[in-house]
Amino acid sequence: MRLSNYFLPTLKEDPAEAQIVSHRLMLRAGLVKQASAGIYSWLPLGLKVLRKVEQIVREEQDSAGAQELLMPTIQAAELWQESGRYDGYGKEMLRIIDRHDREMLYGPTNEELITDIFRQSVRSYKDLSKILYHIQWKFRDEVRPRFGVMRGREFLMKDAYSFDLDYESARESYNRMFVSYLRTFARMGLQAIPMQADTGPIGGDLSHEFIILADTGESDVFCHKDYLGFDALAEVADYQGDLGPVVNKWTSLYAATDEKHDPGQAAELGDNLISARGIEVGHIFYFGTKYSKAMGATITGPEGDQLHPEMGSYGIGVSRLVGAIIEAYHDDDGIVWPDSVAPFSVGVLNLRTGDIDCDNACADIVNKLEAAGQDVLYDDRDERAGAKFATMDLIGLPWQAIMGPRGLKNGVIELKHRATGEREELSIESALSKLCA
RNA sequence: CGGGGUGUAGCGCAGCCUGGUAGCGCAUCUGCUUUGGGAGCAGAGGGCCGGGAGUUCAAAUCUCUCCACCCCGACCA
Repeated sequence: MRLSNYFLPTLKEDPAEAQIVSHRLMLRAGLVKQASAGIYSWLPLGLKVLRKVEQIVREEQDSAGAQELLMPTIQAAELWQESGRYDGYGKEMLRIIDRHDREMLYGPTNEELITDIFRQSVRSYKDLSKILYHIQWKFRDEVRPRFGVMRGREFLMKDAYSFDLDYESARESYNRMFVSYLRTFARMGLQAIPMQADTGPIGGDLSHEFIILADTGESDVFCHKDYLGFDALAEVADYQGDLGPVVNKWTSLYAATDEKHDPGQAAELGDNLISARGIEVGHIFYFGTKYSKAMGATITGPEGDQLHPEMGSYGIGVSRLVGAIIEAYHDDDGIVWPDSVAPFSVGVLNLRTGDIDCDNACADIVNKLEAAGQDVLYDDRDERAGAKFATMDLIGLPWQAIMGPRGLKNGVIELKHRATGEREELSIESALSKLCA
């Protein structure tokens, strides 16, 4: 992609409304644009990142045996009246009246809809267990949206729902999601800590929040410091096998959100206790038959009896993750994307656009990189070198190939690694092989 | 929902107290010079001063009102 032709409206100065670093950088790097309070447009560069995050979530859901579907954003009020939540949910739910005076709503979550789909389609215990998920926009009319995409009113969420015959089987579904969450966040470079959590209005008695420690987090959290050394990707994720040991390991140490915090128990940790702020990036619940009972979802069991399936629900804030990743990966110059979610893998900087040799050398390396499957952003703008360095640092691509007449005269270009700041001069060939490694 | 604050050019802001032809920096456009860390000079374009109502000879400025946005708290899959 040529930057001269790319829609990338970056800002030199900090927008006044953005208080936390991820919000500032998302606006400055041209990732998003605010449409109303808590509602954002995703611009091309931001959308690329959002899609990458989404894809990692999808791959890990699929590996764990969950199946993707897509439910609508707009739902009929009847289902919510059935579950009893239509009145209970309050003003956070955006209610809509259609032309036939029928009450509709913009879904804040999808338990009712998925339970309706399930009850109409599944009759036998032989069809269980099932985990269904979708990645869809949600709307919650928050009293006070803030921090950019971290607490938006409209946000992209992955929500999964499990249906099982009995408690033991439901626990296995819970464990699958638990492990897949560990892997999902780790693949994005995030150290997410599963913490005992309150179940809130969803109900149920088993719940974990996945928390990223960050000063700008909205929750007060407490955990054993050894969690910081845990490596989720080192865990073998064989979803056919027993996941109990992995879950046990990750829940063996103290970790709790504010609501579940037990000061007495925490005090026993002594110096090992971390008391910090955290960003909630995922939340999983087991809630038994709460919805299947309320909505009359039944299946025929092995004995021919009618049973309500045991359910759980599992959410990941996809759009929030983009902000959370930036909170974890940035420096004074801008964003520092982890490779797995970077919008482009390499930025090529032409330091002297208009110089034939320089233009040709850049075009050549861009072609070769793209032929090798790299996603390249080529800064061919008619700008001075300084502006190109600043832009590239701001948008945080993992690698910068810096090409100017000075180096090319000697047959070398400069490779800069954004995360470490290390630069080295290499021949074009060695630079190519390093970037494509 | 309680408390506080801000709306003036695409972005960041001054002007408001004390009413009198709307300004600065960046960005944009043109020209020349420059060219390895957000260039210099010269010129140009761009504003219902958030909306409405009022006071006044005269309102960005004073009054009332509505709206939007931000911050603190409460709330929050």
